[in-house]
Formats: sequence, C-alpha cells, structure tokens
Amino acid sequence: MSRAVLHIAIPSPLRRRFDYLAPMEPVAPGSRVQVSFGRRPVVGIVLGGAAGSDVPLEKLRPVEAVLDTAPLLPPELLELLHWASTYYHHPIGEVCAAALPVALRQGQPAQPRGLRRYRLTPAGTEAGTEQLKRAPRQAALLSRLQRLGIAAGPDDLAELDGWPGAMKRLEEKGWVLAEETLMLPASAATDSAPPLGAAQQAAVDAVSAAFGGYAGFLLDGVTGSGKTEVYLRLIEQALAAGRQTLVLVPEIGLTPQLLERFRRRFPVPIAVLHSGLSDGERLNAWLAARAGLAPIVIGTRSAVFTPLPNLGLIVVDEEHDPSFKQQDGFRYSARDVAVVRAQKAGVPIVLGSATPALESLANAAAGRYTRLELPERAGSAVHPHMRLLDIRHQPLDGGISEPMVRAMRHHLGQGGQVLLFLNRRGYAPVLLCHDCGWVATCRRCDAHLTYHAGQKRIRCHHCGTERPVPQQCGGCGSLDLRPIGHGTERVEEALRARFPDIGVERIDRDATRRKGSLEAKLERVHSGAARILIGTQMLAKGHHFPDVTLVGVLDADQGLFSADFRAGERMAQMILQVAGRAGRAERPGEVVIQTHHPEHPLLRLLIEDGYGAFAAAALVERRQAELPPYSFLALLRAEAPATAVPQAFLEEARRLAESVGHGGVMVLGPVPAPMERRAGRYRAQLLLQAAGRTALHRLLERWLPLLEESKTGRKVRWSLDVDPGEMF
DNA sequence: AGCACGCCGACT
DNA sequence: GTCGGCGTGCTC
Repeated sequence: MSRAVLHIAIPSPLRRRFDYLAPMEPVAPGSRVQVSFGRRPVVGIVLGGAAGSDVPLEKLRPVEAVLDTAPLLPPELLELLHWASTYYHHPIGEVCAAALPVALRQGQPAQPRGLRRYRLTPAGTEAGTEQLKRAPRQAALLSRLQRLGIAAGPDDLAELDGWPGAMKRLEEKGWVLAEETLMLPASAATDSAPPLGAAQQAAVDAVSAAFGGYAGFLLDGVTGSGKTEVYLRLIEQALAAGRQTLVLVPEIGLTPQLLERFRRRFPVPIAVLHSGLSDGERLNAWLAARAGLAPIVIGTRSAVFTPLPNLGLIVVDEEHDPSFKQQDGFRYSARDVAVVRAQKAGVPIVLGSATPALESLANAAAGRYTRLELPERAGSAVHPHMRLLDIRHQPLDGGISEPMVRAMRHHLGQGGQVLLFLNRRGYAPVLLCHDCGWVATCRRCDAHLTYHAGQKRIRCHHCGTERPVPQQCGGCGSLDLRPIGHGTERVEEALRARFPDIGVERIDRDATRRKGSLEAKLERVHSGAARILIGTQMLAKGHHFPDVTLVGVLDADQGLFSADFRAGERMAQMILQVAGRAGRAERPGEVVIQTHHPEHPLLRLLIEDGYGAFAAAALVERRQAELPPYSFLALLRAEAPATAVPQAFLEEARRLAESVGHGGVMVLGPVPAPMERRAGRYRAQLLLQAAGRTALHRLLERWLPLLEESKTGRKVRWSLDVDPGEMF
C-alpha cells in the first residue's frame, strides 16, 4: 500500500493532527519532520501514514525534510502519548512536544553532544586537602571529586562556587584530567546492600514475584521505614535481568544525596532528568535512556515520557506529591501516566509514600493495587509523639506560644535540635495602616503584598510584583504602618531575640536563593553550629535532621478551612512529612502542633491514630460529598483581562454542555476562581462532576469541538483540566 | 499559539 | 498622508 500522506503532530494548541504529502523515502512513525505550518517552519512528529487524506489533496503541503533516520519515539511511546492526548483531551502536538527534550523539539540532530568530564589522576586520588589550605575552592572541589569516585560532569559540581577556575588549577597540578565523553559516567559502587527487615523482605518478594507482567503496588511506609532500600533491591533485580528501571521523584526530591546513594550502590550509568539541566545535558541523558545505555533513569514529572527500550520496573517515590501534576499547559499527572505506562509495557509499578494520596488508598482498597506496608522505622523505633497545642487566648511572640517556647527550651536543654515549620515566607503577610486600616495590596491580583523585612520590599507571592516598602499609608498618609501576621522571617527574628545564645537557621526560598547557601545552612545544622531551624515546605523534603528531637508546626489551621477539598489531605501529609524529618531510632522525636481548632475531628484523628485513621475518615467525607476518588472531575478554566468575558464564555460552555446532553454529569458554575484577579487577569471556572469516568469523557469528547468553535472562546484563554489537582 | 490581514485614530 | 491599535480568521 502506498503511503502518499503522513499524519503529523504539530506543536500547536489545535486539537487535530495535520496531513502532509509524504516524501519519496518511507518515514517511520515517531520520526521528526520539518514542515511549513501556516507561514512558519515547524518540527512535527510523524504519527502514521495513509494512502489518502480527508483534506483535499491540493491543500496538502509537502514534508520538507525528514530529520530522523530512525524513529525518535518508539511505537509503544507513541501509543502512550496518544492515550494521554485522549485522556487529558489535550492537543497531540503539544503532548508530543512535552515528551521531547528542548534540543530535539527545535529540530537539532538526535546525537549526543560531547560533555566535558573530569577524572582524578592517580596523583589526584592520593592528594590530600591539607596541601590546599590557602585554596578553599580547590580543596572543596578535590574532596568532592574524591567522594564521587567517578568522572564528574558539570551537573555534579554545580553547587560549588567558582568550580571552573579551581578545576583549571587542579588540572595544572596534574591531579585532574579533562575528557570529552558521550557516555554517562558509571560510578564505582562502594555500598553493599544492608540486611532487610521482615516487612521490607516481604515487600521485595511480592514485587519480584510480579516481574515480567503488570502489577501495581502501593508501598506504604513511614519515613525511615526503609522504602528506598526496597526500591534499591528491586532495581538490583531489574538490573540483573538486563532491564531498565524508571524512577520518578517529586521536584524537590531529586537531591544530590539521593543520587549519590544510587551511585554508591550501582556501578552503572544513571540518566538523570530534571529541570535544572542544560539543554545539552538533558539531551544526552534522554538519548542514553532511549539507547538503553542507562539501566537506571531517575527524573521528575516529564521523565515519565522517556523512551526506554528495556523497561522492566517503574518506581514513583512520594507518589502523593502534588508536583507530579503539571499545573499549566498539558495538565497531566505523571503518577497516573506512569501507571498506564506500566500496564501497557507489562511491568510492575511501585508507588511509594509515607502518606499515600487518598486516590491511591482507594485504588488499593478496590484491589487495583497490592498494598505493601512497612510498619516501623528501620532498626526498631518508636514513632515521634505528636500533640496539639491549643493556642486560643495564648499570647504569641513571633507566632510562637509560651508552651512551645517551653518545649523548645526543654529539648535544647537535653542537647536536641528544634525544627519549626511555617508555610509562609516573608516577614508578615499583611502591611496595615494603624490609623485608617489601609493595607498594601497588589495592583494586579486580589491579594495582599507580603512584607519582606530583609530586602525592605513588599512583594506579591502570586504574580511576583514587588516594590520598596512604603514609608506612608497609601490612604491617609500616616506613618504608622504595621506588619500583621507572621512569616518565617519574623519568626526567625523572634527566635534570635528569645534564644540569643543559640544558632538559628532559616530555610526557605528567600534565604536559599544564592547558589550553595542551602548547602551551607544544612552544614551548619548538621555540625551543630545552628540548633534551631525555621522554614517552609523546603524543609519537609529530602533532608533529614537526625539530631532534631522537637518539631513545631506553627500554624496547622491554614489547611482546615480552605476552598480546596484537598487542603486537609495536603496539610496532613505536610505535617507527617515534617515530623518525619526528625529524630533517629534511639531518640524518637516529639511533634507539637499549634492550632486554634484543637477539637477538629480530622486533626485529632491524625494526631491520635495516625495517617491511616485520618485517611479513612477523610475518604468517608469524600464519599459523602461525592468528591474524588468517588467521583471524577474536570475543570474548565478561563481567564481574560476583563471580568465579564470569562464568565460569558463559561456560561456559553455550560449551555453547550447542556445541548450535547450531559447524562450523568453535573455541571457546576461558572464561578469566579477563589482569587479572581491574578497577574492582571480575571479568572473563572466551570466544574464537571461525574459518578463515572466514561460519562465524563463521553461528554468532553463531544463538548470540546464546540468550545473550539466558540467565538467568545477566542477572547479568553481557556484550558481543560482533567482530574484537577488544585481547584484554583 | 503565532501570524497575517484589515480597517479606524493621532502623529511627523 | 502614514504608523499602529487589536478584532478576525486560518493553519494540512
């Protein structure tokens, strides 16, 4: 059969594929082609071929160049992308683009770029840092190279200030050899596998027995229960079978510590894919994965679309983490796509978490996943003791109550460290005029400006606008402007005043903006130079503080009464995640949670009976409210510079939904988004709620083409979010 | 989304 | 007289 026409995915928001005249030579699906689209050149992906087209032949334009001799995307990945495009009702062209590294999206050749790597010479391996007393950068670099034990690339050294200069010096000393290489480095593995506990062994056995076919597992274990060791054992087995493992981690979860643990364990190339890479680094890692040269591929959200010819196992760590859901453009859930990928590839998938998503717990309860529990902390331990602290009527100094201060003094007195958690950056969330009540607000958002004392600026945390702190009230000219409420900066100030003899470190996005400052802060905590930590959710991920014996949650109330039905679940996960940062086996920690609602039933359940009891009760509430996982949602969002336009579009969308017939699907709204104005745009949304997935998707299928034709639709920016994560 | 076409206001 | 404002339409 002749293939006169090629179906091509074009990177554009149009929910269609486009047909082009095929060149003489055969082109396999998954190859990139250069074509003209409208008046501009674009790179498209060949989806397939046909003898003819629905479009009149005279309208077809030719493929101008074939960019790949072998298909870039293998058939099984194309099928996954097609599934994702259908499920999320997102244009196939944008879905395909999301699967490619930028370099390939731009049409560059699918060939690795030489990367400079640095290897220690025998002299360099022997050299000691004492010879470099007056060259701290060289010393730091040398010890880093010695610790890594592999040819190091720029991504391994990024956090060392001024490393290129220091490297030049080390090369001149004959301690380092630079080399161009196309291969990912393999480390010399030095760690051996520690013995497994009974529960770990059972988990490993259960998954191993499923190798070679699809099976879903929910690995549920508290922090420190040894989930990572279970992953490592399973990866070891996949390696032995010559199969690749895909490991997905949350955005902040991909820490150098985690990577080093993998590298110390496995003497194989590891392809790392995360947002911090340069285009060239990403290209190389992606190509190595695709060529089967990287037996382990570890990455964040978009790594779920990496081609893996020998895939044998998928691991999703911290599967409940919201960062697996993309929040703009192609709004997919990498965890959910990973499950579908495992099904299609016929391999087991392990979803790990100390605080599983309610969806995953429901899936396990329904028998879709096998639940594996790691009940205790590895090496015998007691859970940290948690209690609620009623702060009604309590004076607060810098957001900290007297009983909290007493608890801190007690733990500090025993030689412990203290970690305080407050999910609010800045000095104070509101700047208020004491004389007339005026508050500093953002001109582009319905939001207060947060006062940042350090930089002497006020900032909008929603659009990034900032300006100097006003000296006078914008309403009455009074000079009596007062910060209201508490952010981490203000808590830090209060702590320094209260505990003048004890080192305090603040860890949040503001305090760690400079490269290397996070590492420096962590070092001061680990060395004991600082014994009180105050921080935002940055603290909750990845890092462990063995000497912390008291964790204080300063404000548990934010999550209790949010417009978002997932806020409570998030708060519970956050509290446990922070709690898990503390203590070690022989020194269990204490967790003290300040709240104005000590009687709140879900909060009490969490504290007294643990996450399992909390989740069970939260699931009952979800069922009663007919919310996920007991219903299926899709959210149509619209925004425009004027408030009436999105509303009008969504009203029309609602009428269209009614006209196509929405049997079994409730259409709720339109309503303004919880923060209607953001970055100068007015936002509104229409919610679809269905008891079954099929009814929802049947409606979406017939509804979206109508929305695309809508005239008002072109005056707004609209997008559809299937299985929305956050409701705003 | 881009990108062009097209038809009305204040500028050298 | 023109530069440019963004409404409207189209992309195989």
